Amino acid sequence: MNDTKKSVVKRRKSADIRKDNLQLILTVAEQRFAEYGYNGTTISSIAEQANLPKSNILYYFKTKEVLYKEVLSQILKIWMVDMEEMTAEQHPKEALRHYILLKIRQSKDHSNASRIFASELLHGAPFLRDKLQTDLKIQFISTCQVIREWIAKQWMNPISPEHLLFMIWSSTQAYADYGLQSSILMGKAELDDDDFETGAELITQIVLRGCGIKQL
Amino acid sequence: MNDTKKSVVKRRKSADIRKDNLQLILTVAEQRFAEYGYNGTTISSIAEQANLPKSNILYYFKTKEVLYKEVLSQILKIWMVDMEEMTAEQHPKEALRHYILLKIRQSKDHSNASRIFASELLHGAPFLRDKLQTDLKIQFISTCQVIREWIAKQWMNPISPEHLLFMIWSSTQAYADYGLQSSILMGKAELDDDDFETGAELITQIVLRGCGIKQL
DNA sequence: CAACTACCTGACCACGAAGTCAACAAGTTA
DNA sequence: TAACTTGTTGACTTCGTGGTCAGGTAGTTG
Repeated sequence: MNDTKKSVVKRRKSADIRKDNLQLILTVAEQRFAEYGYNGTTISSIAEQANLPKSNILYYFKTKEVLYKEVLSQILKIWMVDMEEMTAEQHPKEALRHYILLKIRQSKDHSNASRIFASELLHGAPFLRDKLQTDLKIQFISTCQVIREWIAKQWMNPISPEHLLFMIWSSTQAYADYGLQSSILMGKAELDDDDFETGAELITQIVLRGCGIKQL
Repeated sequence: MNDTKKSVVKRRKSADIRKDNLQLILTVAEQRFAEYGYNGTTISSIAEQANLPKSNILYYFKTKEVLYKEVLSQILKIWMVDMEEMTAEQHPKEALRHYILLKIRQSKDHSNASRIFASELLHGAPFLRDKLQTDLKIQFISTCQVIREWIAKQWMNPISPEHLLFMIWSSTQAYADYGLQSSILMGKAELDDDDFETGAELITQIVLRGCGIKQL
């Protein structure tokens, strides 16, 4: 038993080494980029936190920019995936409630990714612009259409789907972006599970009522 | 006429020179910091855009950090000022509507300041933490109290004042922070006045209805 | 086990950015 | 106008950072 484990640890296959190191570097890089932004993050600091020499980072990722883009590329997927679930057949009561919950969870569980995404947008999305214009836009238009159908079915009041989505995005996203501010104002070290839950519940209530969606 | 103007231009008093240059530098710096963040902004680039030699910037602001803090110090004030207007005597219908409108206007008219503020929070508020813990927190608590009194008077449903404020902040703030994303998704170069107005109206409607505040 | 490939890393380089400085110019004041 | 303060600037220094490279070691494969 012990032997097997030891040999596994000591003699790793090249493929494993590669996989592990890539993963490690990406994880650490995500943390640093979220905390300090692209320009505020040095390769050395990533190396240090990953316990690898700087050259090793550069061995796996030719440049800092390549590494950053790699980190980013996962993020948009995460960010978009929940939106697909909403369909015109569902009742907005369930669909929106569910979506808001997922979004808040994302802010909690993928806080770093969320913050990198936010920072990217804040500074003009230099690396993400193309993807926004294509992938996200398609999804956005389609989801707006879903909301329009809900309105047509009189399941909710006639309001701008675009601005409604912006409102849901920003208020859920805030639990990642401004979590620190919130916790400071509420006098705690950081937001706890209850805060995320209360937030989700409040946003859901306000959005549903606000859109004139019957609740029972 | 021409003479007077010329002499004014040619022979400026020291005090004026100082005031003008400080203002110019601060304005340009705000733009750059908003666009590229603290680390992404170089003194040279500020100098270039202000049409001044780099040394001249350093003459007025000893270090980059001093300059940045100076820019920041104005921002929190701007950010807080509108909150003070809400009082327990006002009806939330008017008070919240007014507040949301002001906040959206702020996102439009002080977009750079808003974005710097957001970026600062996103990265852990290294320079702003103290002020948050004191000034903003006091105002925050007091405004939460106002909302609690509205609830006591049954002018609105019982909901968490803290999370309600977070929601209003984030959804209005978004028109500055994520204005670019929004415009891309809506297929325009940038948000126009109508978008800001529609946004303000939608947020107001949803918040008022969502809080169970009678409208008429 | 030999030849090969993939992984690893310290030493090094080039560059750009923050900040200093000394000399000068322009306004101020007695 | 002389002495002084305030503003202006290019040349320079220092330092951190991204990125290269050559020479290694560890796994792989015939």
